Amino acid sequence: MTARDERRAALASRLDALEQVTAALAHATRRQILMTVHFWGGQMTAGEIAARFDHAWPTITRHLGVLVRAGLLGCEKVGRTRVYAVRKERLEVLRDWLDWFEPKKG
Amino acid sequence: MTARDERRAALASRLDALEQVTAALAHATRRQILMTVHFWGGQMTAGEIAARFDHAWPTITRHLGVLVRAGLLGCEKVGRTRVYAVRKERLEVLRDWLDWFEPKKG
DNA sequence: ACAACGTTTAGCGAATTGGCTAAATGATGG
DNA sequence: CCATCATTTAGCCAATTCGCTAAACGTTGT
Repeated sequence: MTARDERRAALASRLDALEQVTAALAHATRRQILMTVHFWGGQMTAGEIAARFDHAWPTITRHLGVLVRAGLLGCEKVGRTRVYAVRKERLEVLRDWLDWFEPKKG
Repeated sequence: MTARDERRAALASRLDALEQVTAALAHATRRQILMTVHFWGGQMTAGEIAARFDHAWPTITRHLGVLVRAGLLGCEKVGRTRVYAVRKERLEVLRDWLDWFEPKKG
């Protein structure tokens, strides 16, 4: 309710975001999915993604779910396909954390 | 042996570094250990670190081991204590990965 | 030599993860 | 409608993770 509570809530959700993002990036396949979609042009259907990996499709679906829950991918239903899109901004939460270790310059 | 093989080996070891670093950072306690040591002045003994967390000491020892193996902490034996020091440079491997998603400027 | 200290190692158990196959869902085309 | 296509959901299993306690290890002070 108070401004103080709002700041507290914002911090908590940022911490949670960091938690999800780091967990999502902790698996090589998921990092590769992100790179694949990014370099393909930012968005791909589930099938296009799955076709590029040596895993059963449901395995990829699960990884996609982790990435979506982490906010690193968006997902839109288009007819009978689903289009996943990289949400680069979400990586900021990790960059910000890393910046604690860089003496802020400028 | 050839220059080509060397490049291949360098790439493999960078990939491995990324793997270890992302895995290490995927746990809140380990991220917090890194921050704690960093803001304390870059180095602390195992006991000083353990004292600041609500976990049994062996649990912290294990987290320290993960961080050391990831190259994010160095460890030096000093008498009967062990001094852990943050190796910030190691975070570069992750920053470099993140940079793939930033349109290279300049 | 011995006790105490700082720390790690060993080993257990519960929870989570990441792979799989088989079955379900929901949209499209004939 | 019925079959097919794109995809997810359910559920299983093996491996890993992360917490713990108890025991071991190497160093220091007496």
